[in-house]
Amino acid sequence: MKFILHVDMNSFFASVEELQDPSYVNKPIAVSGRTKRSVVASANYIARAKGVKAAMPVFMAQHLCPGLIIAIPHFNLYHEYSERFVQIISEKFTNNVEIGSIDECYVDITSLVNKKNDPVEIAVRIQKAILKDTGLKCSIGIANNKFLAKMGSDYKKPLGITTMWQNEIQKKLWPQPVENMLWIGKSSAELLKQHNIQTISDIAKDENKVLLEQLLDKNWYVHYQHANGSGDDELDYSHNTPKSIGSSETFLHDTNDFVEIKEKLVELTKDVLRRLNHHELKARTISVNIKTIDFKTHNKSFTLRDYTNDFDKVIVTITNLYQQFFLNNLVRLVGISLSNLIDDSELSISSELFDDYMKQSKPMIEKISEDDIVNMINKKFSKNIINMANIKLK
DNA sequence: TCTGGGGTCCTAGGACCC
DNA sequence: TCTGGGGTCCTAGGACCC
Repeated sequence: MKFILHVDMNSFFASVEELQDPSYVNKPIAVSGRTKRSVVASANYIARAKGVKAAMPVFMAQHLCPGLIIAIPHFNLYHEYSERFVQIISEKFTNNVEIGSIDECYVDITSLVNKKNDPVEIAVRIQKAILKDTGLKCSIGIANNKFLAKMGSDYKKPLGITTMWQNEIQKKLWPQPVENMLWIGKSSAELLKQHNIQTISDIAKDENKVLLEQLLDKNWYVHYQHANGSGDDELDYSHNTPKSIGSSETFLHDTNDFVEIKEKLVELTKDVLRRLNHHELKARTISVNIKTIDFKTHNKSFTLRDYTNDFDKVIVTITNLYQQFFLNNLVRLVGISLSNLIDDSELSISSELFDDYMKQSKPMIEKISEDDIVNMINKKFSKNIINMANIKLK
């Protein structure tokens, strides 16, 4: 049996802005852009009391909450505070921390729990340490698995500490509406409610299993187990490299002017390649996505023969992809994304291995076609290269 | 006054290989 | 002639998270 905490920073961006500018304290704050198309990224509790929520258009937030102060986001600062709160936990308590996102993490405190230290006391000490060192409030959920811990941290905010033990789920988890459940979003919640599955207790019921299987994807059983209080308790400590890197921007005015769109694509490509190089990665799949004024999104992607971080190659592909859209509508947003990423160093090691192998195996080379070589390089690993050469030798 | 931007994962069809 | 089943990769779209 493990003891897992979920630590969730309360209205993180807005709280950091309050620390920077004391004149914001006790006033309603929303962090967002200032264009007419901006939406709220984070709001403090004074603004939330008036109905302001994340992802709400700014004009709507200002309508609900007269006098709302719009704070322009400082993402570098949020990243610094994010590192600090994780550092406090790993230095003063335990290194068993899985970073969930910029404002949340899981902590496995199993090894810290004993007769003198119960899980709730440990959570209280973590909450106090973060508040003292950073000035930021957090809520903590305590449970035996990640799902219940996360549902616990959501239960009481701000500065909440909530246990979600197995014998408490009937009281604390089951009465909640289905949309409160992790991984059940808007569309699944609507579907479930149409079939009279209203609360988490309905997801937990045996007699609804057949219905759940029909309504949800293949993960229906995971949701059923979550609702009954079981779930994954293994934290992921891997230092994760990104699987894709993208950038997008909504135009202030809808457009179909190719010159304007091309300028934006160049800007986005430069930004994405800068971040790709920062991670020392190269990419093979290039995607362009657009949102038209009817709010439909469309994607075009192309996978190159070789991994690249070269601006000219990427922008040529992106321009070609964009021109394959046959649009009747004006464009609201354009974005680009690079995926199929590989570590630059891994790539150079496999090409060196490949070259070495080819030098030693000159007689084989004539038996291998150019396409085979391209395939080998794309497979990344020397093992495949050797297998391929051996097959050809037969 | 309509509705951001950063991601991950899943599905489903078609191409292609054995 | 008409025909299998398993597997991987690519592309497009959508659900979900913060």
